[in-house]
Amino acid sequence: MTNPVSDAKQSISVLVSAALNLAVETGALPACDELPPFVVEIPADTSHGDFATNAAMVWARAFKCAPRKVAQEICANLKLDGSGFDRVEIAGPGFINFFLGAQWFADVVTAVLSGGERYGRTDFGKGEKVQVEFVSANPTGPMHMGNARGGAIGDCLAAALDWSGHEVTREFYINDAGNQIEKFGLSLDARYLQIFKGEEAVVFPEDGYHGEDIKLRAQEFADIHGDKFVDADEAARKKALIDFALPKNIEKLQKDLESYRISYDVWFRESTLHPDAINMAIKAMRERGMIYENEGALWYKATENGGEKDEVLVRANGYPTYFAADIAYHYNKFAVRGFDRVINVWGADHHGHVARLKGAMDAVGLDGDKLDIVLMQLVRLTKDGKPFKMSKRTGKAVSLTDLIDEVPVDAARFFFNMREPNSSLDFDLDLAVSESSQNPVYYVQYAHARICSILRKLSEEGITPRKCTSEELRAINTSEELELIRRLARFPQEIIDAAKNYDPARLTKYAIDAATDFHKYYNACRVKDEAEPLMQARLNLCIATKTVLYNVLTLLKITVPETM
RNA sequence: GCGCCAGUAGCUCAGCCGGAUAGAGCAACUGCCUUCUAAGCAGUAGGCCAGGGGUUCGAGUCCCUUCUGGCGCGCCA
Repeated sequence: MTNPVSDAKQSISVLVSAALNLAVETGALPACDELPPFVVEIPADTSHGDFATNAAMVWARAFKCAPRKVAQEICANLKLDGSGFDRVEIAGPGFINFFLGAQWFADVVTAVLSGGERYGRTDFGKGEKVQVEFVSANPTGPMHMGNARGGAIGDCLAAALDWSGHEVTREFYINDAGNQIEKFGLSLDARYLQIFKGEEAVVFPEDGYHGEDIKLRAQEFADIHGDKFVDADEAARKKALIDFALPKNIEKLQKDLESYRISYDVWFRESTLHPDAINMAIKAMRERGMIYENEGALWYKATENGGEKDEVLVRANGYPTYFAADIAYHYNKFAVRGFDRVINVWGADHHGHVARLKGAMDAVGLDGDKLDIVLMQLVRLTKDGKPFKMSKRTGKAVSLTDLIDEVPVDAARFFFNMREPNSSLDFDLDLAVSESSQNPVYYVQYAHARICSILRKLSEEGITPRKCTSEELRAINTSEELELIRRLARFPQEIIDAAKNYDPARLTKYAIDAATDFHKYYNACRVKDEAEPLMQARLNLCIATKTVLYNVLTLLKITVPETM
């Protein structure tokens, strides 16, 4: 549960506040009622210290005193004994830079080693019950690249939340009801009839699903039942087709996601909301005066919750809209299942739905602010240097299955998490397929394999790692070593930041940075053949690095090879 | 037309509630393997942070505006 970065920042805050009080007491600085908050940050350049604070600069105005002068008074009153910091210096316009002592670095290595597979975990979230709903692809066809990205992002975001002390539920919402299932049935029906009557004789519905998978399902159905449904009642035929194809499609979704290393805690079926839960949600809205009727349809006064226009909940034909079901679904998440917070990962093309759904939560008497939507820009797929259009309708979509047939799951999961969700992603199929060895994921895995190799080589010589004393660990002092240890120290906070900002891309970036720091260390320092105490200290650092690389890759559900 | 998101090196992107000299990878060029994995490391080169205003000690970061690109504005989901 250690978090060296957060601890150090906290400690500096306390030190600076104490120094401020002392300076005011002695009259070195004037007393002020309200002082603006200061920040402690990690400077980009380590020559500016391990940590730095802008306290003197933000306080300068209140004290009517030059920033550097304020900094001098603060520093004069700092009590660094036992703080882990060796020294401070005043720099630039008035920064106070803090330099860590050797003991701190030794302690980080010890903390990583004793944390082991749990190093990186914190209780930051304090057990908050958070649900992450992601992918939720329509079971009417195969998953596309957007689903693939959403899967990688959602799963890793959920992992970051888990590691940072939240109680996480991963959920998939199965749209197994409503209009799209109706269209699914019509499409299957047309394909089925086409098998026996010919393609020209049966008109395929304009807005139907044109994918090959529909033809395939119709054919499978025909293989079993022959033409006995051709002359049957249309409704009965459609129902038979849906009852046959839908479970197969859902099973395929589950299988595909499993091979993509995503396992859900809950598979929630939209059909279970019809009609009771939907009616209950509408009732809740009606009781708050948010419902009215017009032209035979039931409307929700969305304009009263910030919407641009009112929304239909029940169509004139009596069928509820997708929106009505979605309100009922989210009502269920909060009111029935009691999640403290709900995060949905959606494609950016759904952004118009965000404010609407949040507003609707308020309309049913819940709190829309507890619903967060991670909008994910869609994936731009390219092949041969040209855009490769993906569409369920054209039937030429590159599906998630196609993708992981060609690209290793490791690479796909890592690649989709290399950019923050709200930034569009170019996925070069050729690069991912043919030059996968250039993928950064291998760079990270290679660092781990290198460490394992060192351990193997030493083991062949009968050398086994042992616990080092603080004294021995303090002998680690080259700039490459200290840089690496700083990186290891940041891991828990990186996970927290990824969870806080809903941005798992921070973790792939961290993994790359950690690998870089190790590769630099590897080139600068030898482990084998050094004097025993130093060799063991470096071995400890190697194992600590291995631990962090293992943890970050495991969190991302990427394999951690021992040889490459 | 209105709304959301974006615009940083040739390409793809980082840049941590405003901080110090704007970073990394790929591509280009130059070096480093008889010693723990060269899938690596070191170095060179590459910039009007889209343009213009403003806020302040200080702006890639905040505000206004213009331009460019992506997406959305259904009794679709």
